[in-house]
Amino acid sequence: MSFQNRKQIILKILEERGEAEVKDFAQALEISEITIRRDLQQMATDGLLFRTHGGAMKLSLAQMPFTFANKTAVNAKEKDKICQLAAQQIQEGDIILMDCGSTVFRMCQFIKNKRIKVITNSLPVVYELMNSQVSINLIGGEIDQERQAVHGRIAEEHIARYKVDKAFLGVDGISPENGLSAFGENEASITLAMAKASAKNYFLCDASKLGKDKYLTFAPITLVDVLVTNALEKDILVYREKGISVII
Amino acid sequence: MSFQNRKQIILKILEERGEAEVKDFAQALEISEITIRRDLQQMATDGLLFRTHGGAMKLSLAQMPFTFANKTAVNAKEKDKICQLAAQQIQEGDIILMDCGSTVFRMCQFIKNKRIKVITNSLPVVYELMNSQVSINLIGGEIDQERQAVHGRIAEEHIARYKVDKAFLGVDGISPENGLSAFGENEASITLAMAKASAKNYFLCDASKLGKDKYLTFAPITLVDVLVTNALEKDILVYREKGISVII
DNA sequence: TAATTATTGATTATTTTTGAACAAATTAAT
DNA sequence: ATTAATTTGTTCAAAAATAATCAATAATTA
Repeated sequence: MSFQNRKQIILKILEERGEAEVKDFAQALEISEITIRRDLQQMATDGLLFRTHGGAMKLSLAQMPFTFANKTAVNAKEKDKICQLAAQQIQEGDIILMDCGSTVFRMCQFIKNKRIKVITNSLPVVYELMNSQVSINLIGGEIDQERQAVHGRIAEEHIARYKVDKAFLGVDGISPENGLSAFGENEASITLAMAKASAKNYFLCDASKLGKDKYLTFAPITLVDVLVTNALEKDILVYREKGISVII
Repeated sequence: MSFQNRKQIILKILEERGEAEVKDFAQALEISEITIRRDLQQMATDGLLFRTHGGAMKLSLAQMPFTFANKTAVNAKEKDKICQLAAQQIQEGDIILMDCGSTVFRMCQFIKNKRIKVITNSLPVVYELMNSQVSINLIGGEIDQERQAVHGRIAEEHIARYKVDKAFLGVDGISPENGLSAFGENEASITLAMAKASAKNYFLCDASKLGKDKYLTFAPITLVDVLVTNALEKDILVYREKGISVII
């Protein structure tokens, strides 16, 4: 078995388990530990994985090329729960839109093995879904290097050409009175464009965003078809009354 | 059995199994291992497969996520020289197209600090130019996971909306008689679309591609405005006679 | 038909890869 | 803080694969 071959299997193992020890690799590949170490060392310098004492980690979240390093730490578990709920709403064969928010990004891990098509403007999402079952359609246009996503008029026109089943979107603030709000104009208009192109709009909002209005309010609450959140029952009653179905 | 014949069978075996050892090929073709090695070497330089120690792999399997041209690339140094020459043709403020070939990818390192705009369908290029001076426009459409690039009708329409100064393109084969050729239909049509959108077309071809015709010939040699190569003077005379300016 | 060229196979030398042994460094535990 | 256990880095040797060289065979050309 060649080095290139092992390289693949090592990456595959890391993709599945996130991290593993030298022993694990050695057993899985039926090869000596010293060789595994050499492989890991080279792959680490090639930037394919992160070397730890006694093993290796997937280059994820912490140091991936495309990443939400600063954001992901906060409420990671809560967000993951929301994402899992959201992912359950997806059927095989669906065509969905995903935006470039950090919450939506965390859905990737739960949809990797579904046979669906994802349309997105988020480079981290693309990176995460690369080499998975998912077929990807990337929205074209100017790249916003800070947000690691595609924005602008061209992008919105691109979105307008599609009509999809479901859109999974994030916002920076949501309130029953003023509707949806965001920190920037770019995010707002992309979110709007996606919502228009989709039959059913799912908004992923952790409790900290509920009842808040941020910099720019850009859409009425009626844009929301389904609200996926981890808030308490009592806090979401207002939304239910407005005809929004809420998943907790 | 001729070389052409073996070539086909070798490719077929790789297509089925993904990878194989020299022994396997030798047995399947009932020929000595040394001959297989010679075949594999030539096919590797032709870009038909990836040579490993002890055997060969399908090209797509050998590509690692977003790093397909790091250190393992064939002819890395030669390609780098070509790329450096090509990069010198770029002025500050230029708007350029870059395609998804491995040669063109290596241009990134030489243009990182230029203030230009790059329009591309290649995800590795995007990743490489992220967090640089360069402003990026990503072409939208369906993602081809094997090539790590955007392809398809939507992508071509996106390209058609732009008009740029220069396009930097790669091909799999180029000959004075039959023009440009590629391994696949997708690459061919994207290359054509890019060439049409550009005022001046630079083609980056190392010597191994000159005078070769590959699977699909898709454009006359007149599409080439400038040929950037590392070939010998005597081999490029034919191109100069056709009115193509050549940079060595 | 003879001469030349290209292809193939065999042999040898070189390089690459792998594994083992031991010293140095790092982590964990007392 | 010190010791014990792991892990890693380094060096070396064996095995495998490759490259280089040369002879033999087949194909081509004059």
